[in-house]
Amino acid sequence: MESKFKIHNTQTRSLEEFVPLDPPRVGLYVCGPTVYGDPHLGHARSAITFDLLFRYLQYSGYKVRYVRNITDVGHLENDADEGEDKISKKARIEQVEPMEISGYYTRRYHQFMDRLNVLRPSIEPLASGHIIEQIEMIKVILDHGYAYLGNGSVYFDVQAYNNDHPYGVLSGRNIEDMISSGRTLDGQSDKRSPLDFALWKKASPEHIMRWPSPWSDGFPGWHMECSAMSAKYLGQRFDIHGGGMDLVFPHHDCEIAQSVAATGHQSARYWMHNNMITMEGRKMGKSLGNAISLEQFLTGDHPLLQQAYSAMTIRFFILQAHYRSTLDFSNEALQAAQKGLERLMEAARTIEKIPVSDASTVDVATLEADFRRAMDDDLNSPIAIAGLFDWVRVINSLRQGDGKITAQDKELLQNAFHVLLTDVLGLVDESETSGKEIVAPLMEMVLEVRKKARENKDWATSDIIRDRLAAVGIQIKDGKDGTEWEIK
RNA sequence: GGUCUGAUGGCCGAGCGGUUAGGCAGAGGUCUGCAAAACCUCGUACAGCGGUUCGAUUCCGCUUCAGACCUCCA
Repeated sequence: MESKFKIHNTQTRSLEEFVPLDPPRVGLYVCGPTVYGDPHLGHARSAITFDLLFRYLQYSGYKVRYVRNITDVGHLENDADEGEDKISKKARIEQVEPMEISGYYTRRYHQFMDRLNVLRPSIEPLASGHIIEQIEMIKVILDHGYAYLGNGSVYFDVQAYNNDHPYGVLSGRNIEDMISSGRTLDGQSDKRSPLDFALWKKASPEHIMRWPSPWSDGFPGWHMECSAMSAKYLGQRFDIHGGGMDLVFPHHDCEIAQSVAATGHQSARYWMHNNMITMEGRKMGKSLGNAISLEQFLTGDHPLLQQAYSAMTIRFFILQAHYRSTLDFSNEALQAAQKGLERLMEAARTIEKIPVSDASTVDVATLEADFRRAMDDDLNSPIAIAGLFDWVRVINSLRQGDGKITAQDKELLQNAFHVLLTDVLGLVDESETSGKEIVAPLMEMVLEVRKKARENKDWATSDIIRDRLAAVGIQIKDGKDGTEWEIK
């Protein structure tokens, strides 16, 4: 648990050493999905980024409480006062209960995150299950004079807040700029200023999702849930708050304002944001209509996809880029990731076949040390993976008899490689579950026949066997000491 | 319009004031009955123009281009 771990803090825009408030405990809060649609690649990036953080912190010896919310209270479609929220809208279109929608898409989200080997968070609170906490927090903000009532709704008074505390500290905005560059406001009659945002919204008659409150039957504003639920489960101060970069403003700036307005201080000490996945240079997003869902990636059922991609390929593809860089989707890039991952996994399987010697010509200790150095530098997974590939070469060379390794070092290597690959990067060998055990006896038989043919220099027969097996996805490799095979 | 970020070889993608990123694709070689796999070798990329410097892809300025946020958004 050396605390030389550095992370990029969005608020200071610089690399900072990570020092937890109460080591070895770490409190981590990440904004989860709004469950009104199928998860797409963007959701995967965010989930995988913070899954990596979660795993790496645990690997580093921390006890992490990881909270990731499910937003099942519909947000308004836009900034206007009137309008339908997304979940209600979807419910109306599909003629079901709003809770049916959020329940369905929550399950879908879990299903795909499980496939991507994204660990479930420690706590996954629902916004709809914390209406009381949100109402209580709104009351405090009202008491402190940073909010006002308007026709049954409660709005955050940005101007009043800004007089005491700077607003927009995360995004680096100031309210003068925001006012001067303000967009035209239409019909926002209840708000004093277009910068103000809703803490509680009075529900219009057709609005289905509603709860009673001291002010009206309505629903909480879209920034409230994170402030209320993070405080409930992680306390008024906690370590890391994460989310997608597109949430920096207004969502996280509003969240900061709410927390400061209620408690007098900020809640999170480090803010981390993952960058977007782009598609032909443009952000991939539902609203832009260029999002490919995870299901489509897994089935290949999308006009832009040349083939299906495995969940691990997607995970590896995302891990091969730094989380703060945009990552451009293309079939070529995914296919490259697929090949690279196969090579990595193959090497992991090869380790046990390495012959041992009485001395080592390789320094196994550098494997983990180099990996940590990369990860300590703001979770630089691409460098960490590059280091693993260096060892792929070493492993394959050792396997061929170039260089030596002791039995002890071999075991260290095997353990370390497995821990880093599987536990930290979360990359699991998909081929292990592809029914190898079932075909193994058959393969033994087939290869014996082929061996006979080869001994008789009956190349035609041996090649037919090889080609037929290749056709059904089993690759044969003739080596010095026999023939190996694997399912592709 | 405001705020901010980026531009790296065929593709994806790291990085840094002078030294090999890595993966995929490609070329040559070793091995092999032939393959496949593996291993070895290779390509001299850092948008353009200035500036700082002994030296810049890396620092500064300008230009061009692209993107994100300012509306729900991972």
